Amino acid sequence: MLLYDGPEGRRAARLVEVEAYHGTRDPASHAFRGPTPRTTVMFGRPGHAYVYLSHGVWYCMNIVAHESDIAGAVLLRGAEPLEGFADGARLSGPGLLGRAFTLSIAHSGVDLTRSALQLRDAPAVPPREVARGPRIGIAESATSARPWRLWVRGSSGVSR
DNA sequence: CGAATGATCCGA
DNA sequence: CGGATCATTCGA
Repeated sequence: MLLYDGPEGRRAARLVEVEAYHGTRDPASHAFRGPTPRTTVMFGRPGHAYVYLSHGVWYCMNIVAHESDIAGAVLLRGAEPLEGFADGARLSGPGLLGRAFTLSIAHSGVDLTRSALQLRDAPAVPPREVARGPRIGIAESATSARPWRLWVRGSSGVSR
């Protein structure tokens, strides 16, 4: 689950949909062309957040998941509200999730084990409730044979 | 389906 | 410096 003690109070959500990106080995990854000012955090330590602006509007969050040279990361795509959100808030989709947590570029690079923004353990999801498939919005060549999108079957926090 | 939003990257 | 890109979302 994701926890944020931010300016608007404490917010928590259960992560139910993610996608994996294999850093420098994955053409769909922002890290594919090597480190740039925006993507250097992906070449740093695992457990830190990589936040970027998508389509001029949406702040999307990744968790750095590999040691430096690989620069792999996990994109958070969907969650179920647990605490601190308005009734009926939708966290289904990476942009909506970022907006619900009032994320911005300032959150890129924070240590998710020590900051106001934290990744916390949550009860394990039974394997039969976990579905997997191709990533969304990625060119066929990049995503073929890589079912790196994982989600909790039937959750309202999963994007379409 | 298509528009709209803006930081970022690359090539020139 | 300019044009293309981008892992998006919403509303007809």
